[in-house]
Amino acid sequence: MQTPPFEDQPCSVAQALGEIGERWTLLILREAFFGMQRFTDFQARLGVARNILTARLNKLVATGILTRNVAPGRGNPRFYRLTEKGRDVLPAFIALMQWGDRWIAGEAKAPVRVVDTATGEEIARLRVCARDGRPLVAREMRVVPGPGADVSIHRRFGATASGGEAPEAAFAFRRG
Amino acid sequence: MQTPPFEDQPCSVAQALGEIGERWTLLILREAFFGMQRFTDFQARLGVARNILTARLNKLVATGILTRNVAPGRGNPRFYRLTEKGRDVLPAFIALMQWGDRWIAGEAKAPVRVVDTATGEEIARLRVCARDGRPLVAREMRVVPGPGADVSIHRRFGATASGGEAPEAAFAFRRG
DNA sequence: ACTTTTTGGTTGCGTTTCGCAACCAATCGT
DNA sequence: ACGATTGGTTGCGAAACGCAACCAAAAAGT
Repeated sequence: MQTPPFEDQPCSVAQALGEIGERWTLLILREAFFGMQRFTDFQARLGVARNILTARLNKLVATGILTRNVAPGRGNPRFYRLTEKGRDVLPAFIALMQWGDRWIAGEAKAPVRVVDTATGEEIARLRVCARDGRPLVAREMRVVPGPGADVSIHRRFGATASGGEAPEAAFAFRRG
Repeated sequence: MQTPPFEDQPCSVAQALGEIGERWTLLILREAFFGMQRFTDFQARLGVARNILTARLNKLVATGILTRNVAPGRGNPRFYRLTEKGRDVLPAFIALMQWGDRWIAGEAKAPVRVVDTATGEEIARLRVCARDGRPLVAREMRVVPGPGADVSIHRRFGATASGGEAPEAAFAFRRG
């Protein structure tokens, strides 16, 4: 899923998709979140073709999202485990799950619930918040160049000092 | 990116990926978040092939993530706009962006920052929290069957009343 | 030692999707 | 009427995917 373009876009979402956006990859990580570690387990749970699974696992190891360890045993089974980088996909994963629950399955028909072990209550919906914890709606956010912004980003999102506001206010969804 | 399998999995992430997991789709939504509305704008910003863009936009309209409106003007320009369902992708989008910022670009080299317009401060990192707002780490969460769980989900995540715990505690990352 | 099983692949091949460039139709401005 | 603009569609070669068969290493079984 990455022939030439869009890996090199100055956008962390594009780069994230380059690492975990291919078909099956996020579902492999789902199984890893659920405790699966072995090639055979992933294959049986997902029904993914073996050559594809091999390619995905190799890439996930190469990008530092999983580690591979060989253990003694019948055919030297490999154990794939999440790294810190891999575990940190969880918020994005859960955000996606909550979106699917809400807009596809319907919340009343969610296949699984993630609950707080301490209370048994379902976890909260992930929200975008200010640093002080205030929930924010899209209209209250703005996109500005970051420390790694290139010229194109500055042109697009930079404070247009020379007269006027940015042409398109990011995250300010207009309705009419 | 959806020949036969994995759309029908009883998993909201799988279903979400079926709608927005194809190549380019999330980047089209990015441009929509940034205010783009027209076919030509998406095409120019992304560099995506026109036939692909057409297919993606049609699907996004069909799944209720975008709306298409024709306006008077030179060639009857179409305006693609986010629906509520589409706007609600933003948390997942930002979670993915923050992951990319942290683990690929490096936080000191993030291409863009999303700031709270009121304070100018960067927004908080998205976290998984309990309903009372307590931040949760993976070890403190558990996956249990939801209201729409089928037999396979119950077998996998159901409380094993008949002796013993669930064989693999989801989200309890083991290290050794 | 020899065979069998398990594990985790690899290889070939047909199908689908992607990417590119050329072509096209409707509409509005002039 | 004419030409520019918009938003496509079509055809074709390249890449990715999906399936099934084949394979090699290593440990268990005998």
